[in-house]
Amino acid sequence: MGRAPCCDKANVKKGPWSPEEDLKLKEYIDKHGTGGNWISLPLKAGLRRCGKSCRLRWLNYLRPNIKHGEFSDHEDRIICTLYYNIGSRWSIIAAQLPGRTDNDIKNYWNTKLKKKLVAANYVAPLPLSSLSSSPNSELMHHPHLQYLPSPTAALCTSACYFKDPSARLLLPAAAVGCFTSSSSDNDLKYGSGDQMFHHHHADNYVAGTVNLQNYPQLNNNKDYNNSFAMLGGTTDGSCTSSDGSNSNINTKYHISHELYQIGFHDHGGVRNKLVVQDDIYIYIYIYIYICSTHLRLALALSSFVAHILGVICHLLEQEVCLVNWTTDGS
DNA sequence: AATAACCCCAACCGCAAAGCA
DNA sequence: ATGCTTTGCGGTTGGGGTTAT
Repeated sequence: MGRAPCCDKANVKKGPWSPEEDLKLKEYIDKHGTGGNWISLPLKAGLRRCGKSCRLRWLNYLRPNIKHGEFSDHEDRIICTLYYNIGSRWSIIAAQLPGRTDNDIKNYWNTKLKKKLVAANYVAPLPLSSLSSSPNSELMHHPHLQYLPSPTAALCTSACYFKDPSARLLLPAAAVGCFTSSSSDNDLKYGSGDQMFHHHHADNYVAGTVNLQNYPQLNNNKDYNNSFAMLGGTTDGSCTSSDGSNSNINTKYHISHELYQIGFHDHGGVRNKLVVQDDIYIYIYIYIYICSTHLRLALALSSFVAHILGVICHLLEQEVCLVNWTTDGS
């Protein structure tokens, strides 16, 4: 014997709701509430509908403060971040977007957002399981990646800034930062970590360099220590200075024209330090050599690192941000 | 102009969890 | 503790609208 049906299928109307039915349902709920029982509601409200149908109509369409229409970039970013961290748990995702329903977000993801990411050449983050197996096993065989036999022009990266606004969707908001050109030696100038800090607070990309006098918040090291996860990259495990240079390698990195064109402004160091609390650090070591022409690998790595950070955020139940780590003076 | 193909989204369905007697 | 009912969720469908051929 199967389970009892929730309503008399033969006597309920199916299909699109008419304006009259909407009005009946709305008026009833406005007056009496749902009464905690959707099954009996249609009868009381004078509707020939299944209780589940009424509930769905109310939650997805009729209830107050439902937001219809275009999703904003900000909403896109939230959806992407959560989707790649928790998967298709639409109700949880919807809870982060006031006025949006799970159904709405699900439809939006399946019909538009996914395609938008594909069009932006997005390489989805690798599954976390790839970390627990032998190093590089899945990474090495990722269909979108191509490895060089040995790095000749070795560059490293940990995150990147995209000039194209739509490409910013590729990374969780916390991981979107900016990389500057190398600073000269004499001026009071700051590199990508500093820029990231400013970016986080101003929500604007600031090209070029930053004069400390203009940004007093940069003086407050406590903010750095308490609020940011830090990421950078070098080829030998040492750290970079704030402008992306590294004395161990004894040369400044140069940005290829190709990379620069897509908004890849600089490269950072690899010894990564995630500050969880005042006295707790998590170090993430990533040693991957990237030829400057392998853009897809660079993009994949960025997504990959962002994904790891997303998981860390989730586990710690604490928001962290991603900045380029520096060694000089800190 | 007609038709096919595609897109979008409201609504449905079945399952699992939660609630309750 | 058990079993039934109700709710909530996520995958899927169907049909109306739009675009391409």
